[in-house]
Amino acid sequence: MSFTQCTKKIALIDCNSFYVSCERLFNPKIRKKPVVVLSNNDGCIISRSNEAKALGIKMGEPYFKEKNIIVKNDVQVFSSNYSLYGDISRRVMRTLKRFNSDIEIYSIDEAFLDLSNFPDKEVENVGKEIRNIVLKWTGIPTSIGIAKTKTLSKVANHIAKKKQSGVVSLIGIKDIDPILEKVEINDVWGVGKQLTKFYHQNGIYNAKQLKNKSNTWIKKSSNVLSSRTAMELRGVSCINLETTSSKRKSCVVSRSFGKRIENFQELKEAVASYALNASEKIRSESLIAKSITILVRTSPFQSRYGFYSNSKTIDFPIATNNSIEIVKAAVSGLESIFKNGYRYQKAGVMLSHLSNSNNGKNLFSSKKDEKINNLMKSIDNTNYRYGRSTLSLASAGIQKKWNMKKEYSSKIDTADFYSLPTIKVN
DNA sequence: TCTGGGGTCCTAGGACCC
DNA sequence: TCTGGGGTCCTAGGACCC
Repeated sequence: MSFTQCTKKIALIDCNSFYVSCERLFNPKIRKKPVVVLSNNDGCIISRSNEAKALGIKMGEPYFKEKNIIVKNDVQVFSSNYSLYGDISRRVMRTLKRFNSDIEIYSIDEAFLDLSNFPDKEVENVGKEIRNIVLKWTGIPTSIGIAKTKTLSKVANHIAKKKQSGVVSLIGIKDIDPILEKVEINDVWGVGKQLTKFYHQNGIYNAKQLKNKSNTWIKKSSNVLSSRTAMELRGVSCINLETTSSKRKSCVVSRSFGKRIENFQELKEAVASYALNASEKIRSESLIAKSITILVRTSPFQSRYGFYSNSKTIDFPIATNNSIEIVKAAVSGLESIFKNGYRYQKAGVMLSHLSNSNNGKNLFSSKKDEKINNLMKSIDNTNYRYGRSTLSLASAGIQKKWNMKKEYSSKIDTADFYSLPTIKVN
């Protein structure tokens, strides 16, 4: 054990109201206006501009509940457009990588960046430079928090969001207790609803109080994750930067339907089509799945129709990423859990126990497997070139009456030349 | 009428073994 | 009356994140 622990400096870069900012990029008219972006099916509000927040519109709230405020204040509404957000996200991340390749892309709008190589006195200015460059090159405004651990950089980021400069560094501050005291316990990274309740019962209301609680008590009455959080608040790094993107362990495709489904045939089409998407996804990452879970449920908010939720897991004899096999399993799983007389609201497919495909060869591979692999590859290539589901399986349906509702889409796709907005030059 | 989607990790408890 | 005592491995479900 060494005592010469070298101090880390970790920056958390978070894009401000990311989805809203993406929509604003191509629509200058909404720059100063209140804007919200809706989840799939135009269900909930998942991104809000500051102006929308100021109106009291809540995060995660169903759209229909906020409709009055929205109409009254001329709030601009958008259906979510993930191909646009994904594309802008990649541009932001690429820009960040210029400062250091030791980066962990944490989510579509967040990344941890290792700034340990910069002297203490400089990190705040480096943060400001990162912020400026990202804004200049991508048009996306960010908030940046810098500290010794990931959890503390989250705290710093939380404070940075409310500051004009958008950058806060806790590096070099001897006593951060007065700062932590102002951070409510439920705003600490890793503390959710349940833990907040538990901490409140034990007299812990802010980050400072958790930091000063004994580790043994935390571990005993909660778990290792909680004690890790407390350690990180003390400036001891326990959660490493995951700079190499490890392969995922599961892959979910699930959706709510644009309208309720009651008959088996339509549900089957939906499930088959999700299974198809999921197999395409894992093939693109050279993964194979050992098992598949099929999930269906009715709406939990409409009890008068009766609630039903069920799932079925099926193991493949040999791990696979073959669409035909996966769709077949998905349909047979659905048959075993489908019950007549319910209004289904959502279905999904999860592929799990994923592992490397080794180019589709294993101990038992045969000529026939090779043929199937080639077939899958050419399906993927065709769909990549000519658009999703150019080639599909008949069971996935053609009409797709159950497809999502998307009333307010900006229809901008920066990855598709023909849907790019046009600029008039006089 | 209308309430998202996609991940990870940990733990308790059951099955099984000697 | 009293019904062992460890281990390991796996899974379902919970809690958390964005």
